[in-house]
Amino acid sequence: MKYSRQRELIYKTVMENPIHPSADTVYALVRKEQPTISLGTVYRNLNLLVREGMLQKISFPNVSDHFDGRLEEHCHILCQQCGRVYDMDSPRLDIAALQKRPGHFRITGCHIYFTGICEACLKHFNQFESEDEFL
Amino acid sequence: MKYSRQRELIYKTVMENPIHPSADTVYALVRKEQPTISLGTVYRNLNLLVREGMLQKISFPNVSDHFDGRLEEHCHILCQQCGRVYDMDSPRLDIAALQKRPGHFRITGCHIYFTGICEACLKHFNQFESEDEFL
DNA sequence: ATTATAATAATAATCATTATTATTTTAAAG
DNA sequence: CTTTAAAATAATAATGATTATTATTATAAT
Repeated sequence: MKYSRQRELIYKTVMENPIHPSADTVYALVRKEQPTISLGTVYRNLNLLVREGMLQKISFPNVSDHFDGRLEEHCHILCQQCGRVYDMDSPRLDIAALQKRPGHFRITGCHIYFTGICEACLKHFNQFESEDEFL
Repeated sequence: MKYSRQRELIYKTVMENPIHPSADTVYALVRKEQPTISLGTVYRNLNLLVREGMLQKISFPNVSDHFDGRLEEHCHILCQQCGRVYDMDSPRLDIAALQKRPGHFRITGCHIYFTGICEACLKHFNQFESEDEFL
């Protein structure tokens, strides 16, 4: 893997942001420092970094994927009002004790997603804000 | 909500299939009984049934959404080999005890997704099969 | 400095999903 | 039974997110 300024910026952007940005948001943020970067480069590098195990990809229904630089086991919660994704500490899960359905599965990952309304949105004044506020 | 043969077929198809079919798979299955049905009708009705609480939508990274007619709390596991989605019984989760991150969240849902390799794929002979086998 | 490799920007293409619209079904009222 | 209004459909176009292509540029090893 050869160095590139673009990849470094993309990685730094995801690591330093608390919002688990979507590819689009990463694009908007990185463009401030590197206005010529292209969206394809953002997608390619995000996926590359996920494949290399340096980031993880988060999928919720009906919203585009988000990216997270925190690698330890933890969960995420999507605010249904503003669409932001937050971290949550993991509940204790006894995976060994899980009853599996169709025979034997080799489990390779566990992802716990919550949905809800975040504190900001509960506080009535920010009903319709979104990730954009972080740009 | 007015009756339609198409919606009944779509609903029956999801309910009777153990594979949590994607919209595309529902389309292929329903077309056998109603060859003139259109893909838009399938999407519209699946989403309608989700909104009405009769089905749930399942999202994993990198694969299209799947639909499930089983409504009680349970988890899902995606086979990374064949792409099928299976049911799993829920591990016990003490949601009340969860430490929340940014202040107070109103939690409205919890979705636990596993990834792994299913029994069929572990048995070496079906490395590359997919949902299509169920059509 | 030269050169092979990998990465990029720009753009086109794809895939999943949603919207539009003219036509057909449904079901309720006369 | 017809008539009629509302809702649903099929067909198709449009959108949005993501991936692929390609010619050019940057990286890093020789």
